[in-house]
Amino acid sequence: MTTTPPVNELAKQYRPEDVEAQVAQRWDDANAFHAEADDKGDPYAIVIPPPNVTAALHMGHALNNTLQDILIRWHRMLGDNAMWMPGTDHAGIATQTVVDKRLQAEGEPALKDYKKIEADGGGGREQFIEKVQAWKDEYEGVITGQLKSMGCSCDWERQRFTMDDQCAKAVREAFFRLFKDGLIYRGKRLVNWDPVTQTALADDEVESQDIDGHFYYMKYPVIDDAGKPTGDHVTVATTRPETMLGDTAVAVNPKDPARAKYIGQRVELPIVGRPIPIIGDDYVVVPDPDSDDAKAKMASGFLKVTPAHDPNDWEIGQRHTPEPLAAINVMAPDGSISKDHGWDDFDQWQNNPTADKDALNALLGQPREQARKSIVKWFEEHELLEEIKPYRHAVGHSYRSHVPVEPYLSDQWYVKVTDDRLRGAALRAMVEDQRAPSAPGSAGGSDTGNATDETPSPTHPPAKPGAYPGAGAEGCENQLRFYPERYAKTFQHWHENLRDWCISRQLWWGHRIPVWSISNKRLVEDGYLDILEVEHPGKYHYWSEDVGWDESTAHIAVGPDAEETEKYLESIGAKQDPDVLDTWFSSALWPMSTLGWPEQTPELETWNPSNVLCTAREIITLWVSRMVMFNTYLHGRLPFTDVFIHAMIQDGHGQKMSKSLGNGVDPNDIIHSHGSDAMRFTLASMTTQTQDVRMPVDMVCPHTQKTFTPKFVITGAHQSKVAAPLQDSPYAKGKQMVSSFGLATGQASPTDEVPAARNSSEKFDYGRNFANKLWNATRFALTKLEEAESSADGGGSPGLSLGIADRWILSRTARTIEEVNTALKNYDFHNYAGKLYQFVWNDVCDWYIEAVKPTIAAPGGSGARSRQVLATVLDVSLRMLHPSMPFITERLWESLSEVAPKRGVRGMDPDENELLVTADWPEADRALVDLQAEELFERLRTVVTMIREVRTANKVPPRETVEVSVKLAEELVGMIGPHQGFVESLANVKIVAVGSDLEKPADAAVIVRPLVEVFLHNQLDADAEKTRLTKHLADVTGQVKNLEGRLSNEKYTSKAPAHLVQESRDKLAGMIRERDAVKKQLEELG
RNA sequence: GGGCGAUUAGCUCAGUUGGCUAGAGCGCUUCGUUUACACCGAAGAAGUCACUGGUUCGAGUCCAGUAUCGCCCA
Repeated sequence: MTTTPPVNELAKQYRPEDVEAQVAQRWDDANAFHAEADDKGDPYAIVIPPPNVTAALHMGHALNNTLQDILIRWHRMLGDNAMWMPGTDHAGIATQTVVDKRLQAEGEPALKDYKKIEADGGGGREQFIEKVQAWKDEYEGVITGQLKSMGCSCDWERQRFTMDDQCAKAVREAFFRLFKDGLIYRGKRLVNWDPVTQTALADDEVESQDIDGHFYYMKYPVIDDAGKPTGDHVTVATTRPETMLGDTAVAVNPKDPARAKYIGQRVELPIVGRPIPIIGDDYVVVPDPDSDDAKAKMASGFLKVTPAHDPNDWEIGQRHTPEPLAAINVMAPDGSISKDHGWDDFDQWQNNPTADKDALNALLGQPREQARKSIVKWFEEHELLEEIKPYRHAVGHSYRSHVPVEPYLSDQWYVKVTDDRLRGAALRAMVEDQRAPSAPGSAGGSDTGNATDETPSPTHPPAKPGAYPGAGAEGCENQLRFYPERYAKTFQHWHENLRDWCISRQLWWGHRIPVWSISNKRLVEDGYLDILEVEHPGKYHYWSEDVGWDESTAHIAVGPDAEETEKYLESIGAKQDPDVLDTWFSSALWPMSTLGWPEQTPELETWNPSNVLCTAREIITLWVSRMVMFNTYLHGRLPFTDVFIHAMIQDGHGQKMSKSLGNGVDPNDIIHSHGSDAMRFTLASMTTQTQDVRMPVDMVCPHTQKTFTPKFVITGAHQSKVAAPLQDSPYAKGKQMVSSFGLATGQASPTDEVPAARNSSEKFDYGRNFANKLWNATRFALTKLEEAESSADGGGSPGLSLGIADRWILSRTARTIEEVNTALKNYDFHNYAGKLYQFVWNDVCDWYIEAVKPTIAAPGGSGARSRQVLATVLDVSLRMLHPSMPFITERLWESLSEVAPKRGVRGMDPDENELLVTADWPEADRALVDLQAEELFERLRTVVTMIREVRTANKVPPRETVEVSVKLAEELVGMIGPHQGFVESLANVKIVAVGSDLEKPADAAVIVRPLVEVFLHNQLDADAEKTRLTKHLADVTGQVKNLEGRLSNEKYTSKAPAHLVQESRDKLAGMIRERDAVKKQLEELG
């Protein structure tokens, strides 16, 4: 049990470190974040975008999770059955790479070594996975700790990991069903190959970067039918000379008048000696030196065709008739030149007299970069190099290893996402009003156009639409909505241009592909297939490539919970595919797998679809799309109905905050310097619909705890600006520290003398100051409520006898509740935070508390009523602020409940020991909206402000109480009377006269507004007064002219809405009054 | 090359369907520690709303173009 310190022990400043752990413990004790499927209330669920276990979270995650927590806490308070599912992602390639790099840096055996051990049968794969597993355990712990420090109210009992048993089962089931339904197939294709991590990548794992490269113009000799050089040659232009070893044709555009004649002739491929045809293809760019198009400018008209190493060449090869061009792969998986991965005619040409045998052999084993140089040199030496021109062009790079991706021919597994059951369903899921008319799915039909045919799986049994349960995904149409809605376009466009999804990865860290392969011939002739059919019905699905059954390989997918089947397959010599699934395959199942799918659990029934996916825009293609396709196909429901895309956090230089760049800031650093609530509230208030958030980052010197701006350096391929790994302390002479960049990249390691430095950012002062304000306002209220406890009359409806300030603040409260509700409904976090900031600081603190200060402690009467109002207003404020500032509000609410268990006004008294986290959300009571009170209060406030202004202008010391008289327009004369004390106390004056016909005393300073003049007695500094009034007169005169001009414009008076014209007239009248009054005062001054 | 977004005070950003003399926080200037808060209070200075045209009685807001920056997709 925790004990609550008495109110008078609340610190003068809010100290988050004293509060956060204690409050977290109370939530934990109450199991406040846990929900059961059959709890009361409408289901409300959010599934966390599972952070990668590659590294600790940074501010981007802090933002993402703060927003989710705001939503889930809000709905919990609304009485919904709110559940936030937490977990982490194994992040296949990313984690494997990080661990490998770390092992290398530490001089430990790394992936390369384990691969050797594995090859020698020593279990290297298992050993390496253990290393990754240890990393995962460590970072999963770090991440969970960070989320808890942030106050994330996840249902921690339910925490999952994309590779745990439950998720693994979902992966097996999904793979099995998709395989069975013809939506997973194996194909030999060009894939995006990462030669460093040595795995295939999906299209969207490739980032394009502009590279300063070259165009090489290389001559290929034309040969006659006998293979003899004719003396003619063609010049091919390429950016990648090294791939010429795999050329199987030269292409010319048949419409190219100068070159079409070459079609049908042959050239001999230099070095290799391979004769290859010159073919016609429309794809080839016709050279045009005058063109604006860089390609036409650079083109030679002859295109070397290398189907195994270029996607466009692959297409040309496939188009070629009568049969496709051969695809000759000349590289090993590491990107070096190799004859062992598909260069089948190597030996044939090696012994050909026209080949350069020595050069060929020398090329073997050379990395692709070096091979490029060697080949260019060879062409130069043989006078076949015509020219080299510089050329800047986009090159695909691996998003993990950052090296250029190699188009690489290999066998991979694909999900047929272009099938209407997946792609079409995703498009039809979009709400109609966000769907652009061009969408294939917009008509609700099943025709997805030709795109499906571009990625044929010719050997696969044709898919039968609707033949499988769940395949229709009926009931998912028109329900998926994007906030802000422009992102719907991104989603739609992605699906309309989708290609099949390569899901196999040549990695070790991930879900192993559940397919066993064996020679088809053996399987059938030895009767194994029959045994499978009889003894393992429904546990497997069989498919074989269509290349003649006796030569082909049988692929047998096995579903979940079928260990006997797996054992049997192993026993007959079938081998499980060594590859693992793309990490996004398991992520795509996340909203289902975390709730127990494929089991039909109550959780799945209750919380799928979840209500909102909260994420950054970069992930719409990688993740959102695939969740929608899988959830609709496999479970017949959407994974979520709303997608909220929030801003990205950038550093002070406008660079995206990211783990790979190493410019991330640990939320714990900010929590350390500013507190969790301050961080959260600031992040929420920075979240607008369009603008990414720029966050200049400071460092905290660990030697002095003082904050400073670090030294930056330019680094990396993107020329990024980052904090130098080592920093000198600007405060402690000769002392150094390691920056978070140094730490993240391993470029510097902290020691006792040179410790790691935390980051901080002044941005969060905003939230910290606000938290402190809230803390002290409550502290003030608590002391007043406590003092008055004995005399307070407690209950009863305050009704009509409320003072003007009470009526005003209650009205403002009711309206703020409405504004806050609207903001939250629209995922408008900026306004949610902003309206509350304004309400608490400007309305409650600056005016309400100041207004009631003199009377609130008085026993009975207006004091008691104000105490009640203040308790109510604070109570409501704390409730509304709770989702964004959970710790401080929980703590303050506890004290408030103790001191003022009865709030009185709206009957929202908390139960005993109730926690704010599960308390009710306040209801906006329209009856409290009091426009008259607001208008009157506004007028009184104007008078106070006027007096303060004229006081300051005349340098009246703030403590000095001076006499004033107030001249009002006739209709307002009665206004001040009942509220004289209010004005006097807030402006520190004594009002000696109020009336409509007052004359200014001779020695008074004056301030004028349209309906009000205030005379400040005994304060006349004639010169200063003259200057001030002259400036005022100029201002007012300008405005009068402006308004007169507008109103004398006939077009304005006739065309503008009547109420606006009337407003202008009223305003003009007021301004004229003000001008004349100022003029009169000036004249009197002489 | 296509798409999306941005450009408003020294800095970071708001600004709803076009409508009073464009706002906030920080920073800056002046004053102030009367028991909620100096992480505070009061008053103040500060903007050619990127640029050029157009529509309109009226444009920061709508349209067209230009420039610069960022992101996504090829």
